[in-house]
Amino acid sequence: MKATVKIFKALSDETRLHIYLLLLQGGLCVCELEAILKIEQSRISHALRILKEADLISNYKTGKWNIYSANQKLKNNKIIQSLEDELKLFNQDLNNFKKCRKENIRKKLKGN
Amino acid sequence: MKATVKIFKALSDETRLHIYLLLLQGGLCVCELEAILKIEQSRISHALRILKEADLISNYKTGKWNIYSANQKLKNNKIIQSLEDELKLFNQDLNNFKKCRKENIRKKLKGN
DNA sequence: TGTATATATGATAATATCGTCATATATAAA
DNA sequence: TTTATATATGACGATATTATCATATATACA
Repeated sequence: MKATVKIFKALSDETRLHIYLLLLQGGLCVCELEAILKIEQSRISHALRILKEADLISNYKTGKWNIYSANQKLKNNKIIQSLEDELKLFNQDLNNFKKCRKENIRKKLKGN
Repeated sequence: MKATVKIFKALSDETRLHIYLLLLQGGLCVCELEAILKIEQSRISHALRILKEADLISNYKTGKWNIYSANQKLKNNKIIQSLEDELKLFNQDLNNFKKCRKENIRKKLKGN
């Protein structure tokens, strides 16, 4: 039960749920999340830290970027699977996500 | 997404998740929850209020008891459904629950 | 080397949450 | 009517959370 509470707590904040739903789609760096969500960088960093402490996400560094994505080992977790419904409601974000992917912010800015 | 955050927030506390998992099994009054969980009455009442505000549970009065149970309309909610796995881990509580049902605290104390 | 970019982190204040205690209310029993 | 039981609620302190601001660090580029 503690593990379940941990997941619920991590996702019980709109910013964090938002970010996590995006990271379920694929890897994103902090500046991409900034571009998609239009919220302050340090706020995103703090949210990512909490998601990471809850073992919901992982990251790796490349160039000056830190790429975060949802942990694959949770693919079998029923709670996480139940979020798939949520994603359907998420068109605005997904559009931003695709636009972000198409524009390729990271490559444009070079450095990797 | 706000609805999802609301559910996660309501269930992101061990006491409340505990209570909610019990109420998924069937209706219970506050004193039965007290007997099962062995925690203070006002704490249970406060937890119930939050679960109710999140539309996770409902209640009706009978005699001097207030019977709470999980809202049926959420049976189709994937997040709620995902909790079924959680229930399997819950044997201790379920034993207390059954014992509580067998002893029939409410009838023993009369008043309904 | 100096500068810009990407990100993390610590400090802080505002606010929210949690558990407990005391008390209020409602119902039923004596 | 007095008493006991079941429950809700308000106040309070302790603690946690959240957003923001300032700053530190790391990387790459000029």
